[in-house]
Amino acid sequence: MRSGSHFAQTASSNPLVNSPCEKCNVAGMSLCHALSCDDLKKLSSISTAVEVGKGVTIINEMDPADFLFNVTGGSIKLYKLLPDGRRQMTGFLFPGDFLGIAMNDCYAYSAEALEDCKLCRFPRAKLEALLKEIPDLENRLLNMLSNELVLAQDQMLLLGRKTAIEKVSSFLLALSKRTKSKTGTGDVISLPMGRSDIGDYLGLTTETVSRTLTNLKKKGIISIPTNGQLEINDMEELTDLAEGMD
Amino acid sequence: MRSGSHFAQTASSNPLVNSPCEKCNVAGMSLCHALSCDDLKKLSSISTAVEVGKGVTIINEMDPADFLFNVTGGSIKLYKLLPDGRRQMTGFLFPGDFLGIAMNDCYAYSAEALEDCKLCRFPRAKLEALLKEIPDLENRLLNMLSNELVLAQDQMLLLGRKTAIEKVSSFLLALSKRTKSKTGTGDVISLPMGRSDIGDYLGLTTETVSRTLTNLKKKGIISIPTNGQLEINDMEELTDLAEGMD
DNA sequence: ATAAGTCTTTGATGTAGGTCAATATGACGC
DNA sequence: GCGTCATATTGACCTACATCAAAGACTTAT
Repeated sequence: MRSGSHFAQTASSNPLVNSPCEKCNVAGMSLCHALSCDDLKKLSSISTAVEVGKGVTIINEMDPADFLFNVTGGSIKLYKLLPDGRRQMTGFLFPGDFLGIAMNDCYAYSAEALEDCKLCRFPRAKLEALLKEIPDLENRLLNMLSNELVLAQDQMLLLGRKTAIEKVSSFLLALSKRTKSKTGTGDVISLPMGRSDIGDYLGLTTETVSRTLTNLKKKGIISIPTNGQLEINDMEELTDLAEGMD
Repeated sequence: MRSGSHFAQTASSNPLVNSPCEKCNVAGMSLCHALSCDDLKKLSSISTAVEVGKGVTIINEMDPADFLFNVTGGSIKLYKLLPDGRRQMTGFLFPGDFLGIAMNDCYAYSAEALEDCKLCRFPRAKLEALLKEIPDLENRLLNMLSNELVLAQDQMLLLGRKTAIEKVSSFLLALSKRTKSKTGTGDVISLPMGRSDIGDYLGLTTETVSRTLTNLKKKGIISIPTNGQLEINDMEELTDLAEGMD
């Protein structure tokens, strides 16, 4: 058991907090975006705030998909496994992101907390009932899914056709863009995941990720002041590298 | 200009046919699935039946996404390009599939007809208006998107972590499964796309796809009676190969 | 502070699949 | 049927990245 965890139980068994949506720090950037006060109350009534510690598995691929989640704090990695243990990260989640899409009522991937996390949990059946009641909510979900699908297709292009340096550059840029859209600046980004997580996201090995980052450092394009944090010094060059324009 | 094309114009400029949804051959497996007669009429009223010839580009990545489509006949390839021409197929569409998801009002990929195709075309603005009117329709779209997202994640696992033989086996199995769900049997599948299309879908080269297929033929797992058609002789073995259980 | 464990970096070597090039096969028009 | 063109196959060779192995650098516990 990891000692760094402040919270020990799994997400579905131990809701430590049960705060209403009104206080939510991600309202307006998330599922609840642009809901009327009334609708927000309805959503609030079926949701439970949950906290999970770093390293805790939040959902397991193939388990019945009884809950959906909205991330309100921390960061999460999503992944799928092959029988022999090979792993593919399908995404990283940050506050505002949605978790829990399923097929045949089972989760399509596993999710693990990269840091201590806060989540807003919805029973699937209740959320689905609410979708029929609140068209705005359904519409919002539709838009989020459609965006995710576009990103998934970008990732296919990356995985299938980009070189190691293009992959790493694209990854850093995507994180930067995300950070910028929230904080206004995307020059310094946080890297809560390890090298091997990044490798499994980009279809590379830990070693190749590390070598590629050193390479970018040597060229002066990035610096890594502390592990877990990265600074982009030459955004233009990184952008060119990401698209193979070199 | 290709001589094999029966239809010369692009999809958005030349609706040759304008038949109502009532006659549609894919109703019940598509967007229009489970709509009431009344709702179907509304949907019908904003749709235009369109035919495009083999090789015609139906939509272009980055063009304004003015239309959405439902495939009613033929097959289509979807792809994204890098500046230097490297290509990643993001999917193949068959009757019943939906085409046209976008981000920032622009198409996220290009689409080209693999064979002469029939499509059902909806102006985006009108369809979006209709979504608000018909919750069932929105719900249906939500389910379709969510399924597509799950498939996209499977494809990430394939692209990032599978070997050539696992990729090709998985691809054939996926086509087989699709065929089976429609026709009842999945032992013989049609391959309307060329080797290089398959390669660009699997993150491989034409040559590697070809070598891998001959490999599978030599092992007796598949046969290729004519180009454009493929028979699976040992489904079990192919399934094991697809997941790396060998 | 120190020890133990984990994660990252760096180096040496191997290989799956890419690249380049030469046939072979099939589709279509005449 | 015959020539042309596009696509598929096969072979020889190469390279980007993986694998294997050995230091460093952090982290946390005592």
